[in-house]
Amino acid sequence: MSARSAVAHTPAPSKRPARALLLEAAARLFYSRGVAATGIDAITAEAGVAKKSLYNNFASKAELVAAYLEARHAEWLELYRRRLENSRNPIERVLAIFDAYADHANGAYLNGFRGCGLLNAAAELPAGAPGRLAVRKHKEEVEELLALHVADLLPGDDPRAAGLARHLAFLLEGAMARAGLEGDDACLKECRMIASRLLADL
Amino acid sequence: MSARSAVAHTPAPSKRPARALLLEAAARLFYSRGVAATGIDAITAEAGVAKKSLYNNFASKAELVAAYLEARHAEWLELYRRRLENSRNPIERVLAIFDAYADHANGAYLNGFRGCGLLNAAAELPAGAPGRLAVRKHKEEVEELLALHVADLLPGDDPRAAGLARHLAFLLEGAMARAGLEGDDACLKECRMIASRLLADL
DNA sequence: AGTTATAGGTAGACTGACCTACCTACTGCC
DNA sequence: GGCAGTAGGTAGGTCAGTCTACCTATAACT
Repeated sequence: MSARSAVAHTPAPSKRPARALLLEAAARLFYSRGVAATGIDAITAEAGVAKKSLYNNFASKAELVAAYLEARHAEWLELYRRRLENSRNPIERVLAIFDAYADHANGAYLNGFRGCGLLNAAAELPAGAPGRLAVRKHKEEVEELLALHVADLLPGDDPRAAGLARHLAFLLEGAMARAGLEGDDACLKECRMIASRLLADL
Repeated sequence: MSARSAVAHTPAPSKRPARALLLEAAARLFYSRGVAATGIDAITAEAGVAKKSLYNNFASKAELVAAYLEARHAEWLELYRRRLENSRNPIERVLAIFDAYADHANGAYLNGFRGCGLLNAAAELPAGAPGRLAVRKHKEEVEELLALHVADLLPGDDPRAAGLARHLAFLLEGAMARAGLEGDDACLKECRMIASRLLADL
């Protein structure tokens, strides 16, 4: 034994808090491999963090999954917010939502784009699970944002605006599903064109 | 001990072949709980079949999953075929595809409707997996069926027909995703109305 | 008709790997 | 001192997959 401690406790390879490292590692693995297929050990290894740190920050894997879902929701809202900043009229503000989806598709992922992380996670959860509820609320919020901007295009015709918002919401979600299967943003680009034509024809 | 054998080997509670029992049990459990969350033991128990019978009929769980995907594809085609039989013009034949989706939503499931079984399964598979490829092909086939009937509505305008088919495909898939989150066919009914309006406005 | 071979079924033990969750023991920083 | 981190181990369970041993129905042959 030398003068240094016998055990090499890598003390601080990163100064960042364990919680953030864990959330980022979980995001990478949950998205690319799926939630159920990703074990605790894989997450702590990917985060470069001790198992204990996971349970210091989250009561259980389920709680980590809930935090993951919340983070994906917040992440999308941020993509949307940035697109909204550069939008100058109602049509552009509607299309900002489509652009935010395309931005998601063009993010960096371990094994490529694989569709909406929230829908993918929901697909693994049993009916009635809290996580499924959260994803449902997220999708409803997206539709509400669509409805908000569509209402500016159709003042005084609320029913038609709501119908168009729903039409756009279905269109967008379907394109996202197909884009996930194909692994790129082609479907989303096409869907944006379809949407912009719909809006131009008003 | 009586005259009967000491060991009660339930000899034939069902005369049906084990393979069919297994495929049906796997369908129920994979759909309602997810593929990764459903273990071999749960499937054999649900099927009322010995574990050995599973490995007599399928080389591995992965092969059972592949058979499950194929069966869901065939099942949907059958729903569509029946709807097609009662369709008398191109518009009805397009809408037959939407009706087949609604029929899927109104099927009987262990814990309620939870969206498209193929998309849900794909969400659990890593990018590039054979199963994801199969689901992608299924969705492309659905779009081709849409394109087939749309072409009759727009003779001599192939590009517009292809665009409309894609529009309808996205619309339908998005409604299915939302319907799965909500647990009923309301979105699909609404989506059928949107589609029929699009077709009527041609 | 009676015997035998085979195919496909049953129950359940078992292996080795991996799962979640909790634990000890130690360290560096405020 | 106390908090939050480290490394690593362990308990108890479940996973996919293999295996033994036994049972039964059908078909084939003599």
